[in-house]
Amino acid sequence: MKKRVTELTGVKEIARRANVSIATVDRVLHNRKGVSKQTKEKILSIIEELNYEPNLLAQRLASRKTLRLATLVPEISKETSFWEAPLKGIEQADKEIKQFGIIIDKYFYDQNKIESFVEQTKIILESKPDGILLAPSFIEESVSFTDKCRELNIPYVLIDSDLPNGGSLSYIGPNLYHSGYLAAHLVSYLVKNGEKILIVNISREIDNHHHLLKKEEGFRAYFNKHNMPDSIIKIDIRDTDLKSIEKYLSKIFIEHTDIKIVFVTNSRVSKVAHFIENSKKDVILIGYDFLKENIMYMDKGIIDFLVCQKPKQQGYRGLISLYQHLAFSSPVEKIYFMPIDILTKENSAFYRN
Amino acid sequence: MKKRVTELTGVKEIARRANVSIATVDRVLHNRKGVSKQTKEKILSIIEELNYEPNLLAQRLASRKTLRLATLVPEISKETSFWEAPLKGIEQADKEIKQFGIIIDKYFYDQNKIESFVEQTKIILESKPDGILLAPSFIEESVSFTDKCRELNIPYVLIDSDLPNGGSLSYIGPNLYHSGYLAAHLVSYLVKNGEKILIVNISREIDNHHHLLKKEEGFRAYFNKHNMPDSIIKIDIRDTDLKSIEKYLSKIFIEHTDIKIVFVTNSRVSKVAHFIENSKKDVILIGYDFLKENIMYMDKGIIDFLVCQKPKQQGYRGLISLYQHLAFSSPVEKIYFMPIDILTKENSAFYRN
DNA sequence: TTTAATTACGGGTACGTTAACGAATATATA
DNA sequence: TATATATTCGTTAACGTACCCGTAATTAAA
Repeated sequence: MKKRVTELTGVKEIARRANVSIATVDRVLHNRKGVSKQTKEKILSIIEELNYEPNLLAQRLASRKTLRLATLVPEISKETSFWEAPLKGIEQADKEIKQFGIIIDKYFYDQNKIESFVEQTKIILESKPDGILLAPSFIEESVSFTDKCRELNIPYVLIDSDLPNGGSLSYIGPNLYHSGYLAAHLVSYLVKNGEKILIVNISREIDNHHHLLKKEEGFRAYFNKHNMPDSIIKIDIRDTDLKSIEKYLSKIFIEHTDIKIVFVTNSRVSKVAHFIENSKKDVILIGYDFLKENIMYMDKGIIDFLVCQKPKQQGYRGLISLYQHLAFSSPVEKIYFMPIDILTKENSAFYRN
Repeated sequence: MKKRVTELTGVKEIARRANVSIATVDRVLHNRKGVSKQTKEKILSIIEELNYEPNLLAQRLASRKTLRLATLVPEISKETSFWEAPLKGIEQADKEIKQFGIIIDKYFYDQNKIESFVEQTKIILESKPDGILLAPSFIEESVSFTDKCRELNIPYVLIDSDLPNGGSLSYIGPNLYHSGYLAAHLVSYLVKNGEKILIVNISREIDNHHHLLKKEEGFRAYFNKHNMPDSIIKIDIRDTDLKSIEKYLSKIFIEHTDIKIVFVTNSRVSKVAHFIENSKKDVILIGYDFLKENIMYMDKGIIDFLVCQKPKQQGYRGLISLYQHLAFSSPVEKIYFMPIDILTKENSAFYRN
């Protein structure tokens, strides 16, 4: 530990060199009006010369501003624990930046009720936040919500899934197509000639089906590109209860006896695993997401691979990006695709979500 | 943006409630002497009651202390670009925390010259830093260095490889055994009956051979545990030039014509890839690390899988841990194993090192 | 009892920045 | 020319914490 030498590059030094007061320096730093062209240029050149960087600590400390950010993500349901992870990321970010004068208001909606989503967006808009983090499950409603945000000049960051209307400060989430493509690549190592591949889409009517389709598209694209024997079967299941799923699955396994690989396009893979385990099928099972129930089946050896895209990070990074944009107007990557992680029984214990 | 409401939980408020000055509050906060037992307890109970958390911004700003951290890692050689990544992580951390009054001095050693390592450690000790980040390639020398650090009460963090003497503030790096175990798990999906697996260790006499052995041990353990047909061949190559490597490889491929899987236990896998490409062997190649040359061979389809453990993160996290420990005495995970990432042609573009 | 030493505490300035307020100067309007 | 209105700038008090320095009160030593 050493005594710190007095900073020779702060506003004070700039003011001294320019023969003005620090208030004037402050004005040009935030290019507010009230400074003559001459002195402004003089000060700018000195700033350049010293290549001055403001002290972020002092900046936040002195700023009497409070930033209020709102987050809107699905509530955690019995249906799926997926949204636990992004929420944890949000909470971590909250903890880290709250002492910087940031207040984070968390809003949730029910993925089964569009009205709940719309309702929450209204409440959020009324609260006039400075920035918004949004997981847009319902596309149409999200588009009109974000359109309003842009009108009101409220920056927003999307996570988990993107929107067609553009204009977000950033999208942080998966590249769905490529994650399907990667899964296919994995499968290509595992499938032998004559064996069949089953794609399983499980989603409710209300779900964002587009998600699954994109993954399937990527998956199929790989096999098309590599002229692999087209032995892909697909099943769409629009019920999410275990019974229905098992009914459909046993039916298709009777129709096709040579299925060796099963690719489930979302995190409901554990339900398929349940079926596979009970029916003692010898297949390779690939699915999505680092959920407790999925990991359990992976440890048992029923699920072979999980593809995962750091959902916790998505929440965390989303908020941090908003904060940095608003507080320091630092540049933000317009599209930040999460890495496509491959989990197996042997590396899942080391995974950081 | 809203005006911030005046903080009602700072030292000032505590002082007001306790009927003392903030200086006294400050004394008990840092439990310095000069406070009577009575007032100390009174203040402590108020701190408890308000569950006061110091404002880190103000704390760093007001502190006239400068923390000096030293980093000692291998210099970037033509031999391998591996150490580029940790260095980048170090530089990123530097950028982020230098405005918090942290000065980072970077030292480098030549992996071919033990003396250079020893020399640098001496220079570092003379500079009396407040903390050290170390990549301990030479075990014996590192042990005696870190022993001295402990004597001098200088906390140190190890990255990339651990030391037997313990006492580090934290180890941040791979679990070598498990990364080998994972690789074997992958291989188990890919190998067919009767096919041979070749383990390739390439390292110089001076290198930390222990690294490779640990991975090999994990790799073999998997096959032992799963009673897989023992068809593992192994070759140790103690020269790192392309010519020697190719000589040894072609010899072993002549001896064993049924090698279908090659597992290279470190980042020199690109040299093996070069051989495989030229000799047009049809094998699955697995190796380590996200290096340019490796990625190139992966894109070409010569290397099938790379195992990687976020070397950049290691440098970054190492410094951040040191900083947080020293500045805020926040708790640090004693062992932080990096995730074991699996890279293929199809997800490497999205990888964050 | 006087003096010295020790203990307990408060005042006040500094860290680098923000921004409210008001003063001074320049320019426009009558 | 007198007055109003912009324009340009400086003074100053915060933000929450650290810590130097001085002083009053208490205790110990003479």
